Order: sequence, then structure tokens, then C-alpha cells
Amino acid sequence: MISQTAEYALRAMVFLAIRESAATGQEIAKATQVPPGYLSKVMQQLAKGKLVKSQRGMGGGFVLAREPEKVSILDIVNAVDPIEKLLVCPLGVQGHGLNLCPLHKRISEATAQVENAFARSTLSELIVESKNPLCSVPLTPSNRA
Amino acid sequence: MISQTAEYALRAMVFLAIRESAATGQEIAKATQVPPGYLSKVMQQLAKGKLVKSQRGMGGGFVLAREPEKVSILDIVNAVDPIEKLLVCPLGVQGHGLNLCPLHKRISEATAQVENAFARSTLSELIVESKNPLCSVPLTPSNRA
DNA sequence: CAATAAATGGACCTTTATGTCTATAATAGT
DNA sequence: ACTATTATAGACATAAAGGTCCATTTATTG
Repeated sequence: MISQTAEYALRAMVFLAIRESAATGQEIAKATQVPPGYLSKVMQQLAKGKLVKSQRGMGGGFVLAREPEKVSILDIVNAVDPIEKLLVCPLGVQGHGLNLCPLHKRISEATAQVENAFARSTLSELIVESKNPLCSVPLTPSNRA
Repeated sequence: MISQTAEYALRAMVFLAIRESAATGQEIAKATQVPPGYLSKVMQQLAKGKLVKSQRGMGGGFVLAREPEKVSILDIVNAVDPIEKLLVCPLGVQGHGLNLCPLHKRISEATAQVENAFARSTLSELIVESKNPLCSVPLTPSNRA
């Protein structure tokens, strides 16, 4: 459904939202169980997508760039791994602009459904909704603010 | 949304449904614009999934194993590339059996939506619904029955 | 039986996604 | 100014998906 990379990005964002203060890559990686080296790549993409702000040096790390209410799941997924849209017929056939054949219309509709669902969910919903945000990632002394 | 392989499988099945008689791998590959060598792999998977019947030798090829009304898009996708279900928390956390955290619940729900949408569409719908099935794949002399 | 036409199975190659490692650049504290 | 800490960038490695090729098997026809 979504790529591994998108999963990682979502976990990291949820973690930052829970935490409400800067966290280093190491901390995020540990808490979210993402390979540290790879996480840094993902965080870079999130930074480029203006979803987090990064700060180097001591006391630095990553912080959300916006309120959790204003970040959708779709924003996050798109930042690292844009959902491809299928606006063009995968066969080489020209001439039916947006008039996709029934097969591709079905696929396109399913994609749109997912996009809408993801666009409607905000980061804030993901943390207030349960006592178990992020599958109970523990806020240990090392990753608590 | 769906893998390349699943796309290929769907195209091949639509083609067979339109055609209503046996077609060889070559014919299907040409009509659906799938690399012939790869298509044969895909067809094998469809055969193992009992969606098509295969026949070797002269006059052989592939035929649908069931009426197009009784084959769903989901059947086809599952035959070649099962949608992974996310029933287990991707973090290592034990203990919340089906009680996924909000994040994973969202992803899981989106997956379920797509599955339902695909389960509801049948192959027959894909061919009767328009004059342009399969993005106007032409039935040339070489691929017509 | 021989020849041809097809699918099957397996080995192999290529590309993309995922993951690792290291050197560099920026920042803060001393 | 120096050192420690942190993100950044890029090279590299591994795994998975996509794709090619060929020998083998099964079937049909003459």
C-alpha cells in the first residue's frame, strides 16, 4: 500500500508530534525502529518538503515545521514517495485524454480514494486518538524531551 | 498503488475476456504491450491461481478459467501480487493484537477500502462498460479469434 | 515418427528500493 | 580558536522487482 520509506516517514513525524520538542536523528531512529542511516535520508526528504525544520550542531535535531493539525498523512507520504497518478494510459494509446478505459478508471478511482483518506487524516488525530500512539513507542529517558 | 506485474495481469485478463477464445502468450503480449518474456511469467502465476487455463502445443494458449462475471479485480491482483495486510504492528511492539495504533489503523483502513473496491469490480464490468475496453487495444487480425 | 507450435522452468541480467558508511559542513559550548 | 555534536551529501552495498533468454516438456499436425 505505501512504501517502507513512507512508513518510516510517518513514524518519525508521529514521534516528533508526540514529543513536541527537537529530537536528533539517533533518538528518532531508536524510538521508531528505523535504521539510523536510512532515517537520516528520510529526514532530509521531509526537510526538503518543509515538513520538518532541521538544525545542526549541539542541541540541534529535527522539529515539526507546522502544527500537527496542519499536516496530513498525504503531505508526509507525498514528501518522500509521491503516489503516482495514472493520468496517462499505461498502454501507449493516445487520444482518450482523461477518458480512461474501465480498468484504468477503477485503478485511478482506488488511488483517489486512498489519497482522499490520507488527505483527511492529520498528524494531530494520530496522537490524540489513543493512549497508544505509534504502537506504544515508549518515551524512555533517552528519547523524552 | 498496484505493482507493474498486477497491471500486466489485469490487462491480460481483460484481453482474454474481450477475446472470448484461446490466445497465445505472444498474442496477449502484443495486444497488451507487455514484454513477452515477462508476460509468460505472469500468465504462469494466473494459471497457478486458477484464473486461466493453459494448453501447450499447436492451437494452445490461454483461456479464462471462469466466466468474466465471476472474476474480480481483486482475484487477479491477489494471484500475482497479494496485497500485504498489515495486521501486525510494523514496530516490534507486542501485545496489542488487533488494536493497531491510529497510524496503522489509518493505513489498514485505506488498504481495506482498496480491497473492497477491487473485490466489487468484475472482469465483465470492465468490458461491457465502454466502447474502449483496455484503452482501445485494437483487435488486429493477428490477435482476433 | 518427425516437425512444429506452444507453455514451463530455471538461470541470468537490469533497475529500483532499501540500507550502510564515511567525509564534510554547520552550530554550540568551553 | 578548539572540540564536541549534529545534520548533509555522496559513494557504496544489498535486496527485491522487473525483465530476458534458453533448454525442456507437452501437444498437434502431416
